[in-house]
Amino acid sequence: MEMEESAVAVIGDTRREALLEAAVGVFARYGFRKTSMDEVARAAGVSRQGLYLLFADKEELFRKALTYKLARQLSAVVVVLSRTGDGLEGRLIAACDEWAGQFIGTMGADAADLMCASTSLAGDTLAHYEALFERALAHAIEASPLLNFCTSAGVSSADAAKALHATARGLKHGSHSRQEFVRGMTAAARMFCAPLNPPASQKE
Amino acid sequence: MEMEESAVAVIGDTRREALLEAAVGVFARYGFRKTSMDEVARAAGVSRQGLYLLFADKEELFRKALTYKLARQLSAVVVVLSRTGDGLEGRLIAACDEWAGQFIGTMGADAADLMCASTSLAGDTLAHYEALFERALAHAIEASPLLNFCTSAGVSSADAAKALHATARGLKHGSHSRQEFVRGMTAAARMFCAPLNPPASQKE
DNA sequence: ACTTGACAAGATAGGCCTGTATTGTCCATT
DNA sequence: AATGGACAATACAGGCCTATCTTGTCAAGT
Repeated sequence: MEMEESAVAVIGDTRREALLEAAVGVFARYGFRKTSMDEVARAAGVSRQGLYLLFADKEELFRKALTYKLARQLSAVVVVLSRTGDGLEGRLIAACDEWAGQFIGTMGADAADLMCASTSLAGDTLAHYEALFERALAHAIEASPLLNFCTSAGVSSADAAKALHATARGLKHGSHSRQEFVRGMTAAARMFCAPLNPPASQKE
Repeated sequence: MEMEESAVAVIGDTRREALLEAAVGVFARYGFRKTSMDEVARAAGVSRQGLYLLFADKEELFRKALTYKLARQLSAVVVVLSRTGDGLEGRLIAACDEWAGQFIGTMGADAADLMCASTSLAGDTLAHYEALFERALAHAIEASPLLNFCTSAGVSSADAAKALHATARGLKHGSHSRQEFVRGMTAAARMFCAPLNPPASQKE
């Protein structure tokens, strides 16, 4: 419903961040229901009550942890996309890897529980950050020569970003290892950015 | 494990096909467990024993129905891809729509049950047909001028097909309607096929 | 500021039983 | 060839109870 988190509340307090980091790890491993506050506390090296001092209840902890993780991922995406040295292709690959490549081989049977909890407890936040991710991709495309080829093909930068995002999601669900994911993403990005690369004379 | 189904066993007997068609519909609606043989029989206008006359048990019926559906989808894909009039872009979009667009708005809470049953009861068949789908895409790419741009970009036709497949899967899971799916797929295909379209002078 | 120990309320997993629904198979019938 | 009726075996949903785990909140201690 509400999106009262300001960026300063998400990043800035190192203690809070350590707790959230630990929570992210435990939640990612065991899902939402099978994760106990005690487990998170032990993983963070904190007493169980130390958690309740900062977070009202388990649901809020989960929401804050998810938001924190999304913020960090988005931040990494933005950093990667703004690397001036690299070409667009490599930056798009790295961005999608930062966004979707993290927990590929690690998720077990609790993946469904995680997704369900994420959408039901913070569905709007998730959608918000996914939109921001696509906007970051679109922004990188707009700042590159690829934009001309997109628009001349009748594809807005937002549509191109959405397509890349879909590819990353499909590869995430179809790959068994992160390497496989990166390989597939590399092929997709090469196809997307083909107009940019040297026209490469017909016969090498 | 085994893949004893010959193509003639999958397609050719109209009565069998009618039963499988009905079974596909019911399974797609209610999943595997919540579907009863009686329901399938009624949907097919056949007695329950009529089913057991052709299929040993529920699991075999499901496996045969899934295989039948996959075979029909693949057949439609091949037909669409071989339409000589249309350009590659439109054919790729139509092919992915035939493959992944069918049951997009229709699946409810039993989707997980369906996927689980499909992979545990006929995982190898599923993988086999997915590979065939990708080969069909790759074949269409190889027979088009796009191949030159692919190979000059260091992407094999198989990799390009895999990327398209991933995009289709990602869009399938992210779209709420078939229209949305087709829109996303269109943007992706346009990006993939951009090198083919008229170079479109830089300014207009 | 954070921890420890303790607490009631509530959630959860498991066992057990029960009635119903489903499966797979028979046979007589058309 | 396919149907209908009937069948034992069994899978399944529901309720109920119990033991255990977890939650959220204390007060007291450092």
